[in-house]
Amino acid sequence: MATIYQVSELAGVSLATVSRVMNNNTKVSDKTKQKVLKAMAELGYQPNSIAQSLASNRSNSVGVLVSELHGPFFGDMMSAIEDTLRLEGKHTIITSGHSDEERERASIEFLIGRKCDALILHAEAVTDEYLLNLESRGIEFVLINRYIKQLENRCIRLDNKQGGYLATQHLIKLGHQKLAYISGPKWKQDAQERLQGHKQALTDAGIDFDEALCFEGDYQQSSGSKGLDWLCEHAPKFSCVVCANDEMASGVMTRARQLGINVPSELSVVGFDNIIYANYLYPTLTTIDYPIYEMGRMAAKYILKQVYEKKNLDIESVFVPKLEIRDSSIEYV
Amino acid sequence: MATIYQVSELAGVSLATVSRVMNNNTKVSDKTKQKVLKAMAELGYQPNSIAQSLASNRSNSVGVLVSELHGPFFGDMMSAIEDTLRLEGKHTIITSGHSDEERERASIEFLIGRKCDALILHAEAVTDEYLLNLESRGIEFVLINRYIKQLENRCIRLDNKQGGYLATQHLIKLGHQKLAYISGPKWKQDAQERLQGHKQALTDAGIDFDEALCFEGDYQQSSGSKGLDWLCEHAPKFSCVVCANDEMASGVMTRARQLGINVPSELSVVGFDNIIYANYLYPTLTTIDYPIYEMGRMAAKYILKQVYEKKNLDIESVFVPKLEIRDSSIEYV
DNA sequence: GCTATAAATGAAAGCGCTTACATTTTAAAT
DNA sequence: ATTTAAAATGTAAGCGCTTTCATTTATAGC
Repeated sequence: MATIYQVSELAGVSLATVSRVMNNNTKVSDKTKQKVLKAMAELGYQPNSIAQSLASNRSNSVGVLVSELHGPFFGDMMSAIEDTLRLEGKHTIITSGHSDEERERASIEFLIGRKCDALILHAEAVTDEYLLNLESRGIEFVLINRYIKQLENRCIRLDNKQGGYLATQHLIKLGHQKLAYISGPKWKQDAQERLQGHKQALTDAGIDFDEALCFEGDYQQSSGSKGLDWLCEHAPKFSCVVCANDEMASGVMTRARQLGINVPSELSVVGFDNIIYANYLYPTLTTIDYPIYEMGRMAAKYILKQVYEKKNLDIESVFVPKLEIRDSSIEYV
Repeated sequence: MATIYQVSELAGVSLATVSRVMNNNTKVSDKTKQKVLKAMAELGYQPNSIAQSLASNRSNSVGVLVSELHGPFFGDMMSAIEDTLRLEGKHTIITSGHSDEERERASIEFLIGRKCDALILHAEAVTDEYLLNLESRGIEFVLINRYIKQLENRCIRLDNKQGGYLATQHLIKLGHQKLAYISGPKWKQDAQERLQGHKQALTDAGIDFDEALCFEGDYQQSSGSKGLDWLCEHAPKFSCVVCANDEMASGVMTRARQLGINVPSELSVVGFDNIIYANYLYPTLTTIDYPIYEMGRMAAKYILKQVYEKKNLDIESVFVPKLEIRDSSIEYV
């Protein structure tokens, strides 16, 4: 593999000049620029980005932490980020944290060690202190789906509480009075917020929240099924179930079918996230739209603006959820 | 951030010794080793992996090319690879090629430029020549889901033809005689092979393949719906449809419901891949299991063995598809 | 043509590591 | 104690770039 040195030799100029045309930095006369470009083409020269990084302390890559590499939610998020950054010639290094504090921290440190210019983090398990410390270490980063007051401007988030509110309000408007709820893991911020929204909507409608109608799932499909089983056995009668994400809602619908409960005529179901296949379930799932693609794109834009000094980018940090009404929820009769 | 130099100073040893304990290479006396470790801990030293890579020409990272960052198939593949490599302290850099020759090539060159020690490629669009050339450039890589004779031992693949055969055979055994087929893009190798399997199964059963019953989709859900529309309008009567992947099968089922066609009583549907939510569709989808997680893991193992010299790993390159019978296919009456 | 200034180029010092080779220390053998 | 080989450690030369600063060359003004 050709090095910058060979290029400079072939072009009859110095290392520095070659480096300059690569970065089209300072003025290089057009004549020498052409010579260099020609030499590069001739040698099929490709700069060694490791060497570039070491010398410049810039890697042109941004690190991304997701909880899981699979799953429609993170897939969309990664796509959005990579699409956006690639347009500007930046690269994406992806790691997963599996919602585990230890692993999240290890991943973040890896990315830092890899000299990423900035990080985009969907960090769920790591403490606020750790993140605050990151800032004081001078690390550039942005948080997706997490809110920390002192880091407010670095937080790209959805108003989860509002989302939870909308989902529940929708069912109440349809006449439902006995609402079951399957939440995400309560230690997760978004799960808490969605549940808060649910409670608020109940309160506003004059309905008391009943702990017995609430099951804590883990955001996996299977816990939706498990949740429905548990509710059928332990909870008072209910006519609908609000799920903290679509995966669990899907689990609920599948289990309901197995139990011979018709959705939506006997049981209305509402999800959260509007993942791609919510629209392919049967019945199609009423849900709260989580504009994760847009948010991923926005996180990338934030980095482009703050770190790579692209101007003219408007950063918007709080996104508003939208109710997406489909077939899984109908009027209570 | 502390450097190796500061560690060596604090520990009162040379650079080389510090480097040695990091790589626990040559013998270092236990006493000095402890001194160094202590100094590292004290300084919170983290080796700069960029510098390591430049000096050693080893990055401890492997590059992965997928077609899309989202979607259940690639998600599982990425997860498998990252899980396996991380256990050995290797890191994963992921890029996407969007099934486009230009972009696939750009991604691969990026990974090479990034000095990945090896590549795991799900390359669909790039030519055989390019891949062969990669080998002669001395790049270490393994191919997932692609077969090139001269690169045979680098190909981790599924017997797609056999899969296509099984799907079709299953329906024939159920008594179906008029089978429609929705293929993937015909330029893709796996789509061709699956179709071949389909034709073979027809032939073996003494049924003529009818071009008019075959629609070329693009592996997206929407093209399943479009395919069904097209078939209903242009094709002779059929009692079932074989789809070259689950996404299109899901599109078919959704569209069938909209058209008032009952699945499976009026139309049996079979998919391919056994993606995670095939089991959550309604009706649950009969499909061909594609052990992509195992294959991703195997690709990673191949790299560990060939490049990182881990012994005792058995590499198996051809995987066998399995028919997964669920509710979307029933006997023809 | 000669000086003043700007523009283009080159020389060389790193960036933070690894590693071949040289040197010193330790242990074993006599 | 002395010699010898082996083990431990140190020295220093890169890896392929970027970037500061010095130097050369071109441009302009008189």
